[in-house]
Amino acid sequence: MKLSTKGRYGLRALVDLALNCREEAVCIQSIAHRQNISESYLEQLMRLLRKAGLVRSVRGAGGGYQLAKPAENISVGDVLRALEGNLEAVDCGAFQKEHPCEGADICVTKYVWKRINDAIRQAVDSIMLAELVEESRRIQDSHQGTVANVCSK
Amino acid sequence: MKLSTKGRYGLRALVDLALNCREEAVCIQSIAHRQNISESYLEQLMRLLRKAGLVRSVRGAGGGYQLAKPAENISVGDVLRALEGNLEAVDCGAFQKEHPCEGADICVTKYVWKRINDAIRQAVDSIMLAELVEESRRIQDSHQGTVANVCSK
DNA sequence: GATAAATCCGACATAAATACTCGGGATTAA
DNA sequence: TTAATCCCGAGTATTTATGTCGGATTTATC
Repeated sequence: MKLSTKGRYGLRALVDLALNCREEAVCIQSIAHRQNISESYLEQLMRLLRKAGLVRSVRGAGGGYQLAKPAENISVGDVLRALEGNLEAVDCGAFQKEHPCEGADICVTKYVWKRINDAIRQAVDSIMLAELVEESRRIQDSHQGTVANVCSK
Repeated sequence: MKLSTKGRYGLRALVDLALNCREEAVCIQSIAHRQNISESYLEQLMRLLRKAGLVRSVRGAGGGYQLAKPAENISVGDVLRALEGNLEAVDCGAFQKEHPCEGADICVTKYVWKRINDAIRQAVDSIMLAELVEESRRIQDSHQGTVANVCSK
């Protein structure tokens, strides 16, 4: 019942990207360095984010990544789902029409799983990347000159 | 980001126990059979539930398990935490006084983790075992004579 | 055109967690 | 005494998580 490093690192990386992008693309190396994440691993994560259409890449020297759309339009849920797959705590098909789980009609725990899944979805979809970026800028301003943004979670 | 079989099976087992207990204790074999869970695995799960004080055991022939307190006083959160450990999606100590995570003061993802953790906690702690039992009885009444309560999730 | 800086891609490696299984000991009703 | 139970720790197979690596491709710059 834990978010993996993909989700944790990936979200931090995307906040970092949003924070450090001006016109040019931001390269993996610089994000990896600031966020203390291995370059090759981060490469994988960016691949996932690109496939999900959240960032676009610029190849070749001087290349890197940019947000594919404004941070206002990217939810934390978008990011985490791109990295982790669906965020359901239990993949219970009881409420789908396609392939409902065997015995779903006499199962009561499905109500529990649904409540948990809904709660998670509501939480992650109601936070936009832009809010994190904004908050991050506020914090950076008040910590002028302090150490880089490193957090293991 | 998935609940393991411990949580899933264990909650079903506990609903089953609550549903099938009269005066006597209910043995693992019967729960395992009705719920289609391996006996030896279920034994492990019941051990965890007992250590958490949610069930009590009666040893010897004719023994088994009983709820240690009324189903009204057992939340789904109690059950899942007994089986899975804490249910935090991210073990981020940023909001604790003890051992706060390095760099917590300049970390923004901590707000995300907190919202997710709170959402999960709220969801699981607001559902009581008694509600599941009640709902289960209602369903069983309307499915008179149908197959046993088997669901893989 | 050569070079260097980047992304891109798939495959591999290791470690950790999950999901069980098993054998034997302890307790107790009949 | 026997059989039905729970109790407990250890072991095992499988899957998932967490990276690493080598090389291909693209592109700005000299």
